[in-house]
Parts: sequence; structure tokens; C-alpha cells
Amino acid sequence: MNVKVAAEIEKSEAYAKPRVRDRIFETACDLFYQHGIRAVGIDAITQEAGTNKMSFYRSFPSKDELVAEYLRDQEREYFEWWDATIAPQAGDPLAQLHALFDAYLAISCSKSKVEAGCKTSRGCALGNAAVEIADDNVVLGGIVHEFKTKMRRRLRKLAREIGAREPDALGDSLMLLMEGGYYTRLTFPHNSGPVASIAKAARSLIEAQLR
Amino acid sequence: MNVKVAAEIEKSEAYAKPRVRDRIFETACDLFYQHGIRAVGIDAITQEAGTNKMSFYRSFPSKDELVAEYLRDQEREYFEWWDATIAPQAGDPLAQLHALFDAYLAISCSKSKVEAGCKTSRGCALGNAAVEIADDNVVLGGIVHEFKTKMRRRLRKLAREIGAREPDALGDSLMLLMEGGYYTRLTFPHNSGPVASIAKAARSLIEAQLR
DNA sequence: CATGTGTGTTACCGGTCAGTAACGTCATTG
DNA sequence: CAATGACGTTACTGACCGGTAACACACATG
Repeated sequence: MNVKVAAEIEKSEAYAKPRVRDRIFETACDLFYQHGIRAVGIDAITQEAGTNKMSFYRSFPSKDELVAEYLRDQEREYFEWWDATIAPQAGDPLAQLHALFDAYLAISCSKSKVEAGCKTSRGCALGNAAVEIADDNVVLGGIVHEFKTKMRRRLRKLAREIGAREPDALGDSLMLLMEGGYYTRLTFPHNSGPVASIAKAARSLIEAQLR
Repeated sequence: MNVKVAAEIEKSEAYAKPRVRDRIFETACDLFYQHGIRAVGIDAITQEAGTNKMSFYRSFPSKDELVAEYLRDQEREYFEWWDATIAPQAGDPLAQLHALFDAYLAISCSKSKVEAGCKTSRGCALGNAAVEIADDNVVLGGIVHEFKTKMRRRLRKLAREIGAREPDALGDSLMLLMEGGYYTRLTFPHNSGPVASIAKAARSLIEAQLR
């Protein structure tokens, strides 16, 4: 029954090559985010995805490659959320900054794990990966570094656009708030932690740079 | 030669029961901090400490117990640094807050890994542990949670003492900055990251709460 | 019907991990 | 000298991990 329906959907939407690989990847993303990269093995992923190890290695050359794809996907999702959040305030960078931190706060205080493609219950997937990956892993380390650099640039750019007196310093300060929010969410779940003050803190920092 | 000298020192200073256990513990702390908890095995620790696995298990009941002791030690060192930093400004909470963030910045920008008992090159040992430890590990999780709660209380208390309009919000905002600083130092080494703006950001947040 | 592709199944490899057993060595101390 | 305790050495267990080989099946297409 379900199989037939799925087959029809497959035909009607002209899928490329879905099924197992996607199931594995999606499951891996969830488990990596929830329990950490090192804590999740291939067996756990494939079992949770309802398949087996061989099917995994037919789709992915190695675990490291899967992790790299996971991190790139998290980056994509993150900036998609970012862009969608600031889009309604296009042309008004100040409103865009406020929208970002308001949305950040709203997500942090919501109980749902996934909202608008931005997971927060265990902080930043990329940042957490920086704790777990080996220091000599240039591939994964590079992905994380590039992501954080892009995030930093975006905040500095917005700070410049609102006419801050010291745009780089303001952008970096706002980044510290965001990163602190992710970091503390690992210890303080839901909205019980310091992250509840993040939007107010951002407003205060911004205002001081405009007066 | 060295053995004899060491023996004499031992006698002259009336050690309790030093040597192997201490060497192991010290080595473990360094390796845990530098490479992460999960990435460092018992063999690596004992080998680096110039001993073997059996001697480890004569001194520690399990790795988890060693990790717990590591985390408690990091907490102790951290608050020692904190107390030593604010002590010279006793009675002047505003100066104490400034001293904290100035010292934080100075350490972050220095190249030495250890300064005044506060390591920073890989962020906060307790916070990083929160990423690595399993979600159901109540012992280690509890140590981290307690530490972060104490840190939060200290910042809120200082915020109250300087007469901030919203002391809890200010304390939490300052905590976000500190945590963000630790988190970003994993990705941006030395003073190349946003942490360079932390003292300025703290001053801005404090000032806004006093005017 | 033949073929190829995607997938499941089982078994295996080499390595690492936390933890243990048994024995040997050496120095201090009574 | 005898005994004790701290430490080193070797070898082992059982579990898990990342990764591979070989084989079976189902199905869709030609």
C-alpha cells in the first residue's frame, strides 16, 4: 500500500535517486546534532534509518565525508533561515538586525527542536563540531571556520549598513552574543538560560553605536 | 641523579603521596583540554605521563571518575582566577566587572596557553565537555550545569551591586559575551576572532544599564 | 527472457577502547 | 632480614568502531 503510493509520488514528481541515501543522510543529521558526531556510529545511523551498513558505504565513501556533507547542509539551512528572516525588512538594515535577534530569541524559547530549518536545542551544529573534530582535520575544520567567517562578515556588514561608529566592533560584539547563546543552550535548555536576554542585549549594543 | 634530587625534594617538602597519580592527572587535564575528552584514551594519557594503564587504574576507579575530577579541577582553577582578578578592586563592583573583562581579553590575546591558571586557547573546558558528554550522564552534566550556574550568579550579583536597572538581564548579557568568547576561540585562534571586542562590548552593555 | 541496478544479509577484518589478572621489581621501613 | 607498598610489564577480555567481501533478492527496463 504505502509502497505503491510512494512509487506513484516518485513517478509524478520525477525524483532523481531518492530513498536509502536520503533516509540515511537525514537520520545521520538528526543523530549527529542530538548526540554529537563522535558519539554516533555508522551502525546506529543505518539501524535508525532502517537499513544496514553496506547500503551506507554504497552511498558514502566514508564517515568523514558524511560529516562534511552534514556540516555543509547545516550551513545551508542556517543561512536560508538567516535570509528568510531578514528578507521582509529588505532595505532597512536596522530592522534586519532586530529581526535576526528577535527570531533567534523566539526560536530559543520555543520548545520545538526544528523551526524554520534552524535547530537550537543543542546549539550550533558547526560550533559543536569544532569541539569534537580533531585539530589536524583540515577539511572539517575548514568548513567550520568558513561558516563562522561568513557569519561574522554578515554581522559586520549589517553593522556597517546601519551606520555604526565602529561597525567591525559592533558586528563582532553581536556575534559574541549569538555564539554565547548557542553555547549556553547546551547547558540551559529551553529559555531558562541567559539566552533569554539576547535580543535586549543586542538592542543595547546597537543603540550605543548609533547615538 | 634526577631520581636522587627528586627524592631529596620529596623529603624536604614532606610530600603526602605524590608522583604517579599526580603526573597522570596533570597529563590528563592537558590532553583533555587540548584534544577533547572523547578523543583521549587511557593509553594516551598514561603513555604521555610515562607510566602504564595499570598504574592508572590503581589511582582512578574509571575514566569517568577522572573526567569528573578534571572538570571539578577546571572549575576550581577558573574561580581562583576570577577571585584573584576582582580582589584588587574589592568594594568597587564596577571596577571588578571591568577588571574581569579586561583580564579575559588580555588572556585571549596572549599567546600563552596557560596564564594565571586560566586556559583559553580551546575555550571553556566545562563548556566543551557539555558538547562531548552523553545526554544521560547526570554526573558530568551536573558538574557542568552547576559551574555555569555559579558563573551566571556571580555576574548577576555584580550587575546588581553596580546598581544596574535590570541586573539579571545585564548579568545574563555579560555571560553571553563571555560564553561567546569561549565558543569562538575554538574557531578563531589567538586574538583574530570577535573576542577582541569583548571588553568594549561589556563596557557598552554596562554603561547602558547605568545611565 | 535477460540484464542491470538498488538493496538487504551475513560474515569478516584490523584497530581501538575501557578495564582486569598475574607477576616482577625496587625501595622504604620495622 | 623480612615485609610492605608503590610501581612497571605483559597479556588478556569483551565491546565497539570504521570499513570490506561475497552473495541473494526484487524489480524495472530492454
